[in-house]
Amino acid sequence: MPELPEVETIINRLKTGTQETPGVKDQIIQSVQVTWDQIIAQPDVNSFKLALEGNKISGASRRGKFLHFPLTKGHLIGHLRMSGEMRIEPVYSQNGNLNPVEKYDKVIFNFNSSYRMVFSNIRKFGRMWYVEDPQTVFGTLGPEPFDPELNSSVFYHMLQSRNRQIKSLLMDQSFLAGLGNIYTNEALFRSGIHPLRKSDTLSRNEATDLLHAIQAVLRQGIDTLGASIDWFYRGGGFQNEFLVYDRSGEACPNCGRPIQKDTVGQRGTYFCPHCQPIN
DNA sequence: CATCAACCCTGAGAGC
DNA sequence: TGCTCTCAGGGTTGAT
Repeated sequence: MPELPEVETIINRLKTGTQETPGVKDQIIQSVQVTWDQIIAQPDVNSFKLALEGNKISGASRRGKFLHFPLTKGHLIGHLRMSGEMRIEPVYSQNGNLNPVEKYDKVIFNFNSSYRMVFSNIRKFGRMWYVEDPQTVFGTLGPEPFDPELNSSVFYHMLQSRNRQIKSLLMDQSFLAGLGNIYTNEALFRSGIHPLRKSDTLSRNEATDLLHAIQAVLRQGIDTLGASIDWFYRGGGFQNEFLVYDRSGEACPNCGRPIQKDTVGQRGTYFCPHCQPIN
């Protein structure tokens, strides 16, 4: 994580601003500072700065787990990966001193207002792009979980067309965009499906239940402003509503038997062997 | 096509 | 208190 609900929360805040800070819309980028070159995925750092300086941000939206900022010319795209945040803050404190760049701040966009947008990333896994066409980054992504065209019939056929462990498939962004480990574990539990089931063995009813569980758990995450299980993102409440994630050995909220933890696709996987039978 | 290991990184938490 | 060790996480890459 951050997964879809956390990114959605961040985007919403960037769009509307806060009591202390404005939103990003119509902010003009005056200068760009990069403190860790590898954060810039495309193009090279100098071209990235050159393309952005003087450019105006025309909005903010989310695609999968990506942050998308359309500009007057071209597009700025970011991915927080493990431990990132994107925030807007005043350049100067109230007593007129320059607010220092923090230890983990990797890319700083100085606006020609008195604010700046900061891409912070503890583990340096996050990435940013400047591209003419957003499809060069988004092109391989699967559908959005809330896409109205993604109905249970379409989802069933998507599952039928592959023969993969359902947990790994759901986390594959080219299959479906936005799910990470937390919400995948929760959605599988809530639909009673074992993480190791092969995707093409799910029945139509199971596919329907799974899609609805995915949408419900993501909605719940968005409504609670995301999960704050780590030090990089605070303010969310979904961590209090986990039914299985990070609860190995605890009682299943459904049947009371202990929740089990396994590794599936190199990821910690939490489930109830009784409520999610392998069949 | 599916699976898996390694890699990129840092801080938290456990064990000593 | 402070050291060392393991682990977590999203996504890419390369091997099988």
